[in-house]
Order: sequence, then structure tokens, then C-alpha cells
Amino acid sequence: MDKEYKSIEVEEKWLKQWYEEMYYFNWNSKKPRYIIDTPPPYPTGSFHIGHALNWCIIDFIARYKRMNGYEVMFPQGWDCHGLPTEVKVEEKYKIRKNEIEREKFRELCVNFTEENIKKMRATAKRLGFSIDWSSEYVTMYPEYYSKTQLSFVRMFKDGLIYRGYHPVVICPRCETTIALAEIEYKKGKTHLNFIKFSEDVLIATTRPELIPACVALAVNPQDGRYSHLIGKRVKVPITGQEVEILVDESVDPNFGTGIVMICTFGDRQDVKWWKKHKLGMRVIINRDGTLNELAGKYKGMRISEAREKIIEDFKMEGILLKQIEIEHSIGVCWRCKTAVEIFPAEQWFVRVDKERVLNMAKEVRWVPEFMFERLKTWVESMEWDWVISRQRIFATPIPVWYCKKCGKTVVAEEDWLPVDPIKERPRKSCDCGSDEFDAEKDVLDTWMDSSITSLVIAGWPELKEYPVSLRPQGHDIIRTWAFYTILRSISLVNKIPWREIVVNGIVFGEDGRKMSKSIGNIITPEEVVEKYGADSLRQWAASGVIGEDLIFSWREVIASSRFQQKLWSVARFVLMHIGNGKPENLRITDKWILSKLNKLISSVRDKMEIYRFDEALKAIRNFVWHEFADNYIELVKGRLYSGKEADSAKFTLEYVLDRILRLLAPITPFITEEIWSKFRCDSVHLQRYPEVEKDFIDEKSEKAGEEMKEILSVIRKLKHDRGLALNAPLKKILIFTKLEIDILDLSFATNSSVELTQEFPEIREEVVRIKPRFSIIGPMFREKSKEIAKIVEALESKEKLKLCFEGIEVNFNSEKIFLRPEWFDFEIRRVIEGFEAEKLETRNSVIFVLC
RNA sequence: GGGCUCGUGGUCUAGCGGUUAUGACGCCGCCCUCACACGGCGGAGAUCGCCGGUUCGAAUCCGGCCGAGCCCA
Repeated sequence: MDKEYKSIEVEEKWLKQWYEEMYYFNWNSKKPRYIIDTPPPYPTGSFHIGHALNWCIIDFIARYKRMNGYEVMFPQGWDCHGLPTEVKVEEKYKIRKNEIEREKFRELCVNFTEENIKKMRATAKRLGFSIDWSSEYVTMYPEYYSKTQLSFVRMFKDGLIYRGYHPVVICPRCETTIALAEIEYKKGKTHLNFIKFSEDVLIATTRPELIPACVALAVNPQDGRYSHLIGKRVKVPITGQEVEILVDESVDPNFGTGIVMICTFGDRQDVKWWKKHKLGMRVIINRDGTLNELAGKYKGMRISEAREKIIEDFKMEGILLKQIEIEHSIGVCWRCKTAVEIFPAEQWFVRVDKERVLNMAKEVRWVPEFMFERLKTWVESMEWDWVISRQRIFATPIPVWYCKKCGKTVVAEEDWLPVDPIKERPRKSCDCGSDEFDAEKDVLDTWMDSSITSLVIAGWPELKEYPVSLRPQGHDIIRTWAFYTILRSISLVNKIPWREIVVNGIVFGEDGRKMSKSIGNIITPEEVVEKYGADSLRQWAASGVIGEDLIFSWREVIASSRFQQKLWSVARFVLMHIGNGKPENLRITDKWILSKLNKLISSVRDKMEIYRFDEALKAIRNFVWHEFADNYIELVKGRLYSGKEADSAKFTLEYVLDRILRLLAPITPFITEEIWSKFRCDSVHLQRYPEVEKDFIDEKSEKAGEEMKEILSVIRKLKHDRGLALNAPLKKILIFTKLEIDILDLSFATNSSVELTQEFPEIREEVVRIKPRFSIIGPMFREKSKEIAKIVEALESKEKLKLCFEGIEVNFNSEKIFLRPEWFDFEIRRVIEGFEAEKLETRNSVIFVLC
């Protein structure tokens, strides 16, 4: 074995030697199943460090469960559809999607995505994830999206999907509807404009361009200033429509003038009021963000343009009384950051039964528990159903046509799927007899694809097992992926999707900020692997507390690679000495480490079960380094080198190494496999996770072993303090203890002869020096302090000893005073058997070292 | 504005009713002892964010404040 552990070389070797079938999931296996609903990443082309963290956690769980006898499914999906790819493809080919055929554009997107998947797959493989590549799924392929369509058809039939005219959020740049979950909020400054509608009606608004869309004004019922206005009608400037002044408790009397303008639609609050008060609708914005004829003279302008113009006009008319700058936040499209608008349109919706979703979600075990709160607050704040139609191309088509003659909606039948309504026609005539149809051009929200992953991996529509075992995911997509999956699972099969959900944090850069290109604090998994190997990156991933955000840290990665070197050196030592080990005549030291190891196994198992990989790994590292290497190996070296009583040590070394490797295998699959292959057959990953062997738990030996460790430590310190080499021999070490310690191992480890003594040895003690503590004596005796020192100095040896142990009464200026031991520091010399001796103490022993 | 999480040596962190408050990195000193100098041994370094309260006892529980982050409005 090389002295140095070459992680990169070793890892690349195993990547070639391992065979993928090792991790294939078999539905016919007799083992209990453990199915993981893994996240299908969006194929951007780079498998980033956040993915790496998430996948490491999944892999720890998968490997742990496998070693515990489960048939584990660790699938890999790719969630392909969506706007980002459309945008990238447009950039790449310098086209606009509407300039070429739909089909052609889609093809370009598919090719682009396939390339990206290839790159990400390579990174995932390099990191050593035990993915079952035979269960890979790609949402843009017909095998998958036909299931998305099937889910649409079934939910439509059950009345859980409907088409409706309703205000929805649109992104004027992307020219598509987006879901509430796709809105981001940005803080910024804007002007609050005070505009006079009539002599006694002054409103304040941040969106003056929407005045043409005004359908009502509202005041707070408690607001005494305006009680005379309630129910009155007032004329809107510019466009001149008359609107009523309403009352509503949710109007904030302290904001602006206390009179708010309700328009269709400025924001979601407008939608609420519009619904509640059953107001009319004046839509002045087109889908592309320009204004229409209802905006009067502002027709054709873009929103920002209209805002400037209208302010100018108001100024001229003298009805803009003042403008103040305020902080506010606006909703923007999460992909292109354009400010979103609200626009009523005919759209497809999924019905959201909030209460039911929450009740079912409670049946899932949430790790950490508080993450459920995130879902709860999100669901409770939802204002309308989930809009699932999008005006895009690269997505799953909505399998629907509309009869040209009677207008009836024709939804595809299950055996027509997959289907693209634009390319195909319904396979039967409309009930009215007509064969003329308009295809639905809208497509489905990408979340419609990815919210059925739990079902798809379980074989839906023929479910083989459900709910599945686990959903691992980040907390950033609780309101989307977790929520949608629960909703769809309930809607389609009336069951929760998974028994348990483990939510991990997100990764920050070393500076504690979110990783981003603009800040330049991005670390890629590839660069970590190139420098320190995958096992080190994996150890870093294990170092985070589940659910908490994790800061990337080179320090942690380096510490991890050092641990690997240590483990390697330990293994090298063990493998040099093992062979012919026998579990017979185990000595205290052996029993001590075996007992500690079995307790370690127990606690590591407990930590793995609750996904506290940080604690599991820390415990293992600590054991390997500070118990096994620093102490056990040092204590048994003598036996191994001398061959005396070596078999028990050999057995123990081999047993401990074997268990350590299995314990670590889920976290560091490469180094454990490499060491395992040096003395065992098969793969370490096909072994059982260590079980506690109760027979090895031995409190008495453990206590004795700990005592030996402490004795060793005080002797090391003594040698250190005296400037002796650690292997310098001492004349004799006499130990007085009630514990059954092993002097054979101790004498080797200290390179000295060690004797146990039942009785305290004959000691001659002598006070060599007494140093008064002037900080105590000074304040008491003032200028006479020096005299005290002299008196003490003049004491006879016996008296000095007495002072040291109990204190002594002396004459002082013809007065008797009592000197206390704590007033002085004593230097004591002990002599045993004619040699000068040092007295050392541990909790349970007194040790005399003869130098 | 609301919800959640977190403030512990220089840095990162464990502990979450009684510990001499854990460990890592860094720092200082000694040591190339036949597994390991990517190592060993030893050391210095913390009024546990601030203020109150509960308790015999609080880093740990409760309340308030200050600060950071995430999610949401």
C-alpha cells in the first residue's frame, strides 16, 4: 500500500470497475422496498453544488438503506420543459420561437436538453452516486409526458381541472401566464401620487396609468374623515367613468390619503376586492403590455410610457397634488425579472382544496418538522386555484380540442395518448356531429410534469407500491414541488405521495451569501473533485445539519481529505499486522476498544436513521482518530511487535477496521471500497451495515481502558514537561488503582516498566521550596509580608510539610498566627525506593513515576 | 408587514436545565518515535448577541430588544 492516499486515482479506478447493475431496483425482489422520489433537476447543463448536496444526502440514505437489507430505488429524472430552455435555444440559434415551425422549435429544444443532460449525468456519476440508471426518466419524452396528459384527462373527468375566465398573473415579456408560485418579489422605490378626483376626493396610488381601469374607490369604515362619501359616485379623471365609493375593512386609513383606487387589475388585492364587491371589469392592458382603446388617448403605449404621460397630463391639469417617494415591492417574473401584470383570461386551472391538502400533508413525516410550517403558510395564503395553462411551445400539450360548431370542449380519451392536438384531430366526431375542431394551443405548466414523479416511479397508472418511502428536496421548492406533488397525488389516487419528506437547506458561498454569477462566489463540484476527490466533497455535504443552509467551505473539504489520509494510514498499519487473529484471550485494551466500537455502531445507526449525517460522521471520525489510532494502536503496538499476546490484538484490529469501513461506506464510498478490497472479497457496498454485538459491550473493561488512556496521557504530559522524548524510558511507573488495568500494554506504550501496587508505596516527601502568594499575603500583612516569607523559609523540613498539608501556627512579633497552605505555593519532591518520584493523579488512580 | 431559522474563543461549529462549555481551522512551543509531518504531544484563546424573568441553578426554558439569513406578502 502506498504511504499516501491518492484519492483521485483511486476514485477514477473504482468508477471504471463498479458496475451499474449493483444499484438496479428489482420490483420482484423479496426484500422490503425503499423508494425515493428524487428531484428531477432542470437540465441547465451544470450539476451545481446545491444539487451535489442534495444528491449526497440522497445517496447516504440510499446506500445506508441498501446495507440494511432494503431493495432501494434511487431513480434519476430530468424535468425538461419550460421557458429557460426556450430562451437559450432562441439565443443559440438567434431565432424567435414564433419564426419557425412549432415542431422544429421543439426539436431544437429536445436536442439542446439532451446535450445538457449528458453533461450533468457525467458529474453525477463522478460523485459516486448509487443511482439506478435503469429507472431514469425524461419528462420531455412521450413515455413520460403521456402520463402527464393522462393525469390531466383523469383530473378533468373528476372535475378537478376546469377552464375558466379569471384574472391571472402574466409576464408581459414572456407573453405567458405564470403561476403564483412563479412570482418573485423585488424591493424598490416608487412614487406615491396624490391625485384629485373631485373637490373632496383625493386618492393616492403608485399606478396612475391604471386610472382608466378604475372601477371603484374604497375607504375604511372606521375612517371618520370619509363617512360622508360612502355610497357616493365620483367621476374618474381622463376617461370619465363614474365609480362608487365603497367601504372595506382592509383599506389602510394610514396609507396615502386613506382612499384607495380599485382597478382591474393592479395587484392581487384588486382581485380580492373586485371579487368581494362584484365589481365590473375594465381591462386596459393587452397581453403584450401595451394599453388598449379603453385607455383612451394612451392606447398603444407601453405601461411605463403611459405612466409618464399620464403624470404629465395630471400636472398640467393641476390635479396631481403631490408625489412622495416610498419603498415598495413589486412582483416580477422569476425567469426574466420583468414586472408582472394581472390580466383576466380564459385559462386552465387545477382545483385546490386547501384544507384537504393540509390535512393530508400532516400525515407525511416532515424532517425537520418545522418545514411543514412553510407549506402551511403558503397554502393558507393561496388566493386562487393553480393556473396550469401556459402560452409556450416546449411543454406537454394540453390534450384538448374545441368544436368549431358548438364550442364544446373535447378532451382526449386515455388510449389516444400521447397526443398533440395541433397535429392530430380527435378520433371521433363531436356530439353535435361536427368534425371541425380548434386545437388548444396552450400547453401545460412544467410543474404538471414534475408533480407526478412519485406516481410515475411507482408504476402509475398501475401502482406497485404507494405511497413511496421518501421525498428528499430543498426548502426552496416546498411551495411548488412538494405542494403540487401532494395536491396531485391526492387528486389522482387519493393518497399521500410519500411517507416521509426530508428537506435540506441551500448552499451558500464561502462568504455566506447565496452563490451567484454576479457575485462570483460560485464553486462547482468539478473543481472540488479535481482537487480533493468526491469523498471529500461528500464529507463536506455530510457536515451540514439536515434542513439548515450550508456554507461551502474549502476548510471542511481539506479537513475531510486529511481524515482520509489518516484512515488510510490506519488501514495500512492494520493490514500490515493482521492475519491469524483470534477472538481469544482478549485483553482489557481489546475489550475496551471493542466495547467502544459497538457503542459507536449503535449511536451512528441512531443518527443515520434521523438523517443527522453530521453527527454520525463526526462520531466515526472521532473514534477512528482519537480512540483507535491515538490510543488503541499505540497501546497494542508492543504486543504486535513482540509477538507476545498478539493474536487478540490482531483479531481486534481486523474487526474494528472491518466495522469502520462499513460504517463509512455510505458517506465515502471510494476510500472504503479501496481499503475493503485489500483484505476482503466483494464490494463493501454489498455488505450489511454493522449491527451492535451486545457481547462486546463491557462497561468494566471500558472503564479500565479509559483509565489506561488517561494514565498514558498524564505520562505523555510529564515527559513533555520534562523535555523528554515520548518514547524515552522511565525507571519505573507505579500505579495505585482499584481498576483492572493492563500493565503489559501500558509498559509497551510508555516504554517503561509498569507495576501495579495494592498499597501506597513508602514515600518520603520533602518540601523543596515555598513561595508565598503575595497577592494574598500582601494585603494582610502589608510591610511585614517579607518577614512572613522569612519565617516560613526558616521552618524545619517537618514543619514545612505540615504547613503544606494542614497549615501551621507560628510566632510572629510575639503573637501567634496561623499560616494557611493556600497562602503559599509548594514545590515537593517525593522519593520512592531511593529514586526521586513524580506523583501524578487521574480520576481513579495515583501514579508514581520514578525518574 | 407576516412566518421560519440562527446569533457560542480570531473564523466555522457542538451542546439546548447542573460539563473544568465540544471539536475543527488558524496561532504558539516541543518532537521526522519502524501507520501517518496531510503526523504526534502539549499550550494560549469564550463574561455562550443585549436586557429582563422562571429556577436552588440558564449558553440551554420564557418575554422583550438588537443583528443575520431564508421563505412569503
